[in-house]
Amino acid sequence: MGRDIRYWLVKTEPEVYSIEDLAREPDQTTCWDGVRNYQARNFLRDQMRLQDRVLVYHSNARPPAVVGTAVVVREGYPDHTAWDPKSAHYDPASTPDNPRWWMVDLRLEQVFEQPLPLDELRQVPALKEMELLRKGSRLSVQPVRPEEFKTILKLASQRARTAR
DNA sequence: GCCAACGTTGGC
DNA sequence: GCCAACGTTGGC
Repeated sequence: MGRDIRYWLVKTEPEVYSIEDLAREPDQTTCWDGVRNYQARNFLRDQMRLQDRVLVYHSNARPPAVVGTAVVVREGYPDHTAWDPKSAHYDPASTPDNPRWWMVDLRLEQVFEQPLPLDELRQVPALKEMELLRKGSRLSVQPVRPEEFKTILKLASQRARTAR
């Protein structure tokens, strides 16, 4: 018997790497590199499992918004960009023998027809407890409750229908 | 561009 | 181990 699927949210700055960039990748799959926060690292390394589902969020965007979903297709492995002096995420403290930073591979599931902006999510009572909406929340990889994930998907499909 | 909130670093 | 200084995140 397999473990229950878990749900997550990952942030990305669309000017750096957007969900449209993900859609253009071979197999619409990418390694989610560059996470340099220990709490987020621990989620990537210890808790994300194959088939877990992920909300993709555009931060530092206008407007900031949840823009689609992805699925975990490879579990945690060392983030080799930490070993590359030319990488923006280079960290000399991380070595192949003793890696400090980890990543997973994500494959695009769907790009929402209509993004769900942050300020609208704040209006949804069912999402009140979401980590994303907490004041001062900065975690770039964070757990999402199953009900929250379902609520977001429902909002996205409702919005798509309304827009047509 | 501002700045509040947060995480990390390093002197002590 | 404390905590001030500093750097980063990310909404606005």
